[in-house]
Amino acid sequence: MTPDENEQREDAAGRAGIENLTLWQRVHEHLRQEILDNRLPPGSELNEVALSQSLGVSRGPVREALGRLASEGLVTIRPRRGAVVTALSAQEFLAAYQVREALETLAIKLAVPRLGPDELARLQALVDEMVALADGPDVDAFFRANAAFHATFVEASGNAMLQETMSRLLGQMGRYQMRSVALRGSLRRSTVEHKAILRAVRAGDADKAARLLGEHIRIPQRRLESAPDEEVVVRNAS
Amino acid sequence: MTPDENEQREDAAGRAGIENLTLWQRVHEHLRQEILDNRLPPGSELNEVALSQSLGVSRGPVREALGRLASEGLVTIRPRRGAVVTALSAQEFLAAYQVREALETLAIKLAVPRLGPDELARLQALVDEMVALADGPDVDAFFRANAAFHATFVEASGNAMLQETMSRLLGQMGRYQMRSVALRGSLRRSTVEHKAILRAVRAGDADKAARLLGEHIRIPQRRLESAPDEEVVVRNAS
DNA sequence: CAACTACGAACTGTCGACACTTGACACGTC
DNA sequence: GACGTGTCAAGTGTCGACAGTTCGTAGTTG
Repeated sequence: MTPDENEQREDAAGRAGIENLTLWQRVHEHLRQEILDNRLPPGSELNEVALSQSLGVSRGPVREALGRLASEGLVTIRPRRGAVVTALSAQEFLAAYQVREALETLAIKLAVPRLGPDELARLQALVDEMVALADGPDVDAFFRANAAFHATFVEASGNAMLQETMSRLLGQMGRYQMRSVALRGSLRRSTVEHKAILRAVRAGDADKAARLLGEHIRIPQRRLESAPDEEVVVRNAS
Repeated sequence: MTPDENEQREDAAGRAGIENLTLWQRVHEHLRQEILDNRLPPGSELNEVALSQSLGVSRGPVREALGRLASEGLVTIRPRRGAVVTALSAQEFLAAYQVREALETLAIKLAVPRLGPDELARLQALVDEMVALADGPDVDAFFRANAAFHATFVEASGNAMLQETMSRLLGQMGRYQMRSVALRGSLRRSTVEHKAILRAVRAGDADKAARLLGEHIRIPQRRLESAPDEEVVVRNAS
């Protein structure tokens, strides 16, 4: 009502810095994080007026942000019926894994000849970190290191289109994670594979690295094929 | 792809109904076609008010449509400075080709075991059509048949995520085409490769088909690498 | 004559309001 | 009691308007 108030709200994820982002960009980022952190689990209905009131903006930016999220695949807009956080079926998730394998093997092939000492050191550090975390309680930290390991190749590929495509894909996949199925053993096995991949990378054998990476990615994929739908669950249910 | 108008709905439910499209969806489709047909060449500045007046709608739907186009990569929005039709540099185009190769080889690997008599007949018909068109004047028809040939594998892959990713990629690449560099000879050579691919597909040899397809896609890629930037030109520049 | 500054036009970002569609509930009929 | 119809609230789709910013231009000054 009163247009004079121009409050700068500090959200939980509020980072410092006077970013010159437009309003709908901030709303977009906010909702994106909420979805990726599973505070808005798949299936949640997103009400425009409720969101705009909750965020202290008008419906315009909210609408625009929802539109962007929709074309990123994070929400689904049913015309005149509102937006819903997209839920991936087990089948779609498996399909995404296949695409991911193709993209990541391409990434590592492109990246191997371009990796410098810095990147190699970073990869080694991440592998060491995962080794240390594999037996610990902080599974989330392990996943972060794992994601960073994989992301390094994509970034080093020097292919912007690949980076963007992967980013979009991971945005849709990142919210899900396999549970139950013997996570611990899987983690340790994962580190062994990471070591082998890094060895091939150091040797400059791009094809071997790509083959190893492909098999590495195919493991949860295979497990998924033989698992019922219920095995695909959200990660941070908190 | 039939050049029909805005009567398509991207609903997976696939119920053919009355055109219940919202305004911004029609604007989105319209602009998308304008860009893909190169009536809005890369670099064109898109003025919101001009567009809204030209299309007879208010700025709201136009804005929303531009937002969607932006996250599809077809236009770039410079904050507070308006939207521009995205222009791909030769380098970015090459990067896109690499991604395309990875995705299409995945597609054909997935598709080969799933192809039925109908699809095989369709592929054969398209190859025949390309053979007939290779020496003719209608280069555009050849490109359409070629695109349909490649699209068949993606559709038959049964992987929705792959279809969507490819569609997005082609949306960005489709506007460009190589010119000048001995198009005619290239066309005939292309048909030979298509025949070889189809032969491997018929034999059920998915790996061989994928290898051939990869090499097939890599040819313009290689030519692009050794060509100056000016070789990447818009297709329907008329 | 060049460069810096100030002004103005044009355009985007944002807002509040109105119209239409959708789904649900209650009422009446067979 | 089940089914069809009419009404109502909720919510999205769309619009016009205002404000802030950016770019271009003219004027001034060294």
